[in-house]
This record gives sequence, C-alpha cells and structure tokens, in this order.
Amino acid sequence: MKIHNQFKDEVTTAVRGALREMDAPDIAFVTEVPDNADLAVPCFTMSKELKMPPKNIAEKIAENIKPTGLITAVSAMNGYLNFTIDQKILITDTLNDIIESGDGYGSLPYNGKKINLEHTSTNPTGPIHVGRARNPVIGDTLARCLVRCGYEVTTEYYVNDVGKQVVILTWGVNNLPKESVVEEERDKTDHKLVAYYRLANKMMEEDPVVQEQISEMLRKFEAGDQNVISHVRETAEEMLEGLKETLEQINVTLDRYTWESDFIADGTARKVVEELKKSEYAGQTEDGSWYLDLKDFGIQGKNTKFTFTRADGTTLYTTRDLAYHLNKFKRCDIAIDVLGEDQKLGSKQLCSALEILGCDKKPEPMFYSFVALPEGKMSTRRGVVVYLDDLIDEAVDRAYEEIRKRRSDIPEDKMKDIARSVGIGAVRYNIIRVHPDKQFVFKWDEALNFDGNSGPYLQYVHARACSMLKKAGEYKHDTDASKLTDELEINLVKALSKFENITRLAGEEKRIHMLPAYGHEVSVAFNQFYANVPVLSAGDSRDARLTLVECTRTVLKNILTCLGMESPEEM
RNA sequence: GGGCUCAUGGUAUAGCUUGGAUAGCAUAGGGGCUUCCGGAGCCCUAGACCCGGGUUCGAAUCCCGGUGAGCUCACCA
Repeated sequence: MKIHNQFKDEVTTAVRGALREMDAPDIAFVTEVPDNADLAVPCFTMSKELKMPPKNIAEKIAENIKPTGLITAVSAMNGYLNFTIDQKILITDTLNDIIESGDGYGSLPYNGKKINLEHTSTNPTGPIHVGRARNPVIGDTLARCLVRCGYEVTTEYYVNDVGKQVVILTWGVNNLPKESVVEEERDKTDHKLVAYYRLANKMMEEDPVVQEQISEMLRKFEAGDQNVISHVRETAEEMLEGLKETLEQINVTLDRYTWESDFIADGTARKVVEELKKSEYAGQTEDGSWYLDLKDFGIQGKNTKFTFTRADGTTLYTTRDLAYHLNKFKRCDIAIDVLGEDQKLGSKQLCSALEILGCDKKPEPMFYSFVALPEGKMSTRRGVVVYLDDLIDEAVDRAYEEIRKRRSDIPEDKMKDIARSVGIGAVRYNIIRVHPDKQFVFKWDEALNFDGNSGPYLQYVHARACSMLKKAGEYKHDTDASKLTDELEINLVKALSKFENITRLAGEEKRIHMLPAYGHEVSVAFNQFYANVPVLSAGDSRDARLTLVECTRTVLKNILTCLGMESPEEM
C-alpha cells in the first residue's frame, strides 16, 4: 500500500510540475483509480481556466512529463492523463511486504485510541431471529476491522433487564406450570424460556387478573423491590446464556456485558434526571412527567418533546441509556452503537440530551435496516420468526451435503468441522455483503448462497492455495518480478496490494461491505491465474509462482479472519 | 401529515459521500472448457440506472418535484 501512496505522490508532483511549465501552477486537479490505468487525472476541470479543450490539455501535460521513479508511462486519452506504475517494483514490494507482515499484512499501526463498540443488545425475551441477525454480524465484523485499523476495541452488549417485556417474561417463568407451555424442541435456555413469554403475553391480553398481577409486579420493580428485581435479573441471565451460545456459533464473542438495572441501582440514572431538570430546555407536564424540548436540536415531527421521567418520577429507558453512555465515555475515546433503523430518532435525541448535559462526546451510530420475511415483519411475541439457530443449522447441513458429494476421503468428524466453517461463513458473508441501509427480505436460497459471490467461494480459493502449497513441499521465497510477467499474475498482485486501503475504508469509514467485495475480487483473480498459469510444473518460475500462491493465501486468510470466517485448509 | 432511509438487467447486489472515459459483480438463461496443480472452478453470450424537471462541457451520482417500499413521530424498551 505504501507503494500506491508513493506512486500517487509522484504523479501529483509530476502533474504539478508540468502545469508550472504551462504557467498554471495553482490549478486544481484530482487523481482517480480507473480500470484501464493505474492512476488517472481527468483534465476537464482545467478546461475553463486554461481556455483549451480537455483533450489538448491532457496531451500537453503528457508531453511535459518524463517517466521517472515509479511512473513508467504517461499517456493522454479522451481528456484523461493515464499513468502506469512500475510493475516490477509493485510486484516485488507487495510480495515482500506480505511475506514480512504475514497475519499483520493490511493492518495499520496501533494508534492508542480506545473504541467501545456496542452491538447486538437484543432484548432478553427470546432467541435471536434473523430479523435482528445483522446486528451481531455487522458489529463483530466492524470490531475486527477497527482492530486492524489500529484501535483498541472493546465490544459490549447492553442487557435490557428492566421494563415491561422482561417482567412479563419473568411472571411467566415464575407462575406458569411447565406442562402449560408449548415445548420448543431445541435444548437451549432461550428457546425454552420464550414459550413462557408467549403464553404470558397471550394470557395478559385475555385475562384481567393476569394483567393486574403483571402490573403489580412492574410497580414493585419500579419501587425497587429487591425480590422482584433479582428474579427478573436471574431470568434475563438465563435467557442470555442461550443468546451467547448462538453468538458463539457464528464466531461472535463480546468482551463485556453491561446491565441496564445497574444504572438504577448505582443512582446514576437518578443523577441524570436531576441534571436534566436544571436545563433551560427542561419542562414538566401537568401530570408531573419531565421532558426536554428538542425543537432547537433539529428534531422534527409533531412532538419534539423527549420525556425523561414518568409522572411518578421514575426513570425511563432513555434516561438509563443516557447514564449508560456517560459511563461508556469514561472508558473510551470513541463510542460506536450498532443499532436497528428504528433507533434513529432515539439516537438523535440521546445525542442532544448528552449535549445538554455538557458531554463533549457523542456516540457514532451505525444503523441497519431490518430483515423481513416474505410474509412481513418478524415478531417474537407472535412467533412469526426464523431463528438464527435454525438458519445456522440449515447452512451447516447444506454445507455437509456439498462436502459429502465430492469428498469420500475425509473422516466424518472432520467433514462436520468443515461443514460448520463453510455454513457459518456463508451466513456471515451474505449478511455483510449488502449495504446496511438496504432493507432485505429473507429468502433461504439467498441466505444460503454457496457459489459465485459467496463465502464458500473465498474459502474454496484458500483451500486450493493450501492444497498446492502442501503438494509443493519445500521451496524458496522468490519475489523476482521478472519471473511473474503473465497478465494474470500481475492482476493478482495488484489485487493483493489494495488490502490496506480496503481495511481503512471498512474500518475508518464503516464501509464493511467493501470487505466481501474485495475478497471476491482477490478470489476471482486467483481462480483466473490458477486456471491458466501452471505452478508446480513451472520450471524457473516455480518458486516465484509458489510465493505468489502463498501470498494470496495469506491475504485471503486475513480477509476471512476480518469477516469472522474460518479458513479451512481443505473442503 | 412531518422526518429519516431505500429504488440499478428476470432475480439479487456494487458504484452515489468527493459528478467524468465501455455502469461492476453474482445468479437464473444460451453456448463452450476436465492430457495438467481441487470443475464449490474457468471462458464466451444476452440483459439494467423508478418517473419528470434543473445545475453542468458532462448526472446512476448533486438539487427540486412526483411515485412506490421500510422505519419513525410513547409517561415502551
């Protein structure tokens, strides 16, 4: 990557020099990376000032530039200046860099900044369903990218163990006999408990006595009844164990779990209320509830009020979330929240309230749209869901079938391991490859896509490379560019050289969907090389080509790791 | 009703922030490739920027207005 920056510098300097010759030293221009050159400068913007057609400008500048350093050729075409990089230096440099850096290739140096990345944080009222499954996958992938960008990252799950939903669940668990709920097949706490949640909801709607019991429980909870609070906490903890198991299945583990009820217990939510009341934006309704009027903070709509206490003075979710964020900022430089699109307004209100509280930091939200079923929105309460656990199982099963179709030489347990890697890889890849803003409808065939632009395609290339290296046995690293002259080899090296830039885009700019696209680009380049260039029987070029294969393997493994996918050596 | 987001071949998706040279990729369709390192592969072919204005030498990209979809506007979490 360094070489690309250097190349860009040299091109900029050369163009600037040529323009000086043309008596236009201050004219502005940009560089871009096109398909048909290594770097290009469009000359259209200079047209007015130089009073010349872009085509002539490009030709004139090209005449004034002599290839030096990394620039081996300049040409003018259709009003563009096209520059060609010294391929020999690019090849040798890139391959040496990959060999030296290994796992660290494509990473940026440690920058000492602490990032707290909150993701998943689903309500502990039922198993994770695919409607929300983007959250852990996006969060975990972004965390991995940020680590590679040099940050110190802590991932965190905010557990909502306060409020009506968890109270309903707890009432169900404490009052409903085991025989009365419809048993879920799966032996996991989240699947077992959700049955109580559903029945409790149904009974609450139909039976006023139940409704009163739940209301009573909620009142006790609000009043600080330790017995009720700890029951709820225990239930939430039990549910969370099931959620953690699911997350582990898709290679997601979080560093820290923070409980919402802690901000009531330690009094910080109360403190936030007291601070907000002092604000000039604060007001109180006739009933006694407190709010902030955020109309001066760009909040639109028929109601610009942001309520932060109930009439009885108790705190709301949003108040506790404020306390939580203040707490977070004590522990990090940058806070990132991965949130569903339904949180957009809430997140904006949170930021405004933080500003009012005099907090100079704001969380950076990253939103994703929900995944719906063809028949509509998913709902845990109504039982209209596809669970993430079921998606994982189905993916692993399909991967197993594929492996069994083509391999008879692998022992059963190893086949199972590979199937797991491939199935989960397919699921994660298919979630990350689309832009988070894009809403999508869940379809089994698309979620389980195994060929073309898919996770297994990348893993397949990795496995192919591994297989070759294994067959090759001993060889010496050879980065002599004169032995790698095939167009397909050069194309592959160029793809490998872009990794650092992609890491930066994926992390710093949170464009994590660049990662699968890049992995696919590298894989295509490798498959084309593989299909047309012999390696093991290559004579003089054998070592150099094996080195290229090894470097591709290294880069692919790094991409896969960044995507939270395994890199099986065979499949 | 207000706000935010999305709209690209049959299907799915990239490019939009920072406007530029033939709009990329995948899948389904049609045709081809296995003497040789793994055919979950490779090659060829056909097919798309929601509609209408505007800005510009130049618009998928920026602006305005439509249309359609999602989310949102709680003393819920």
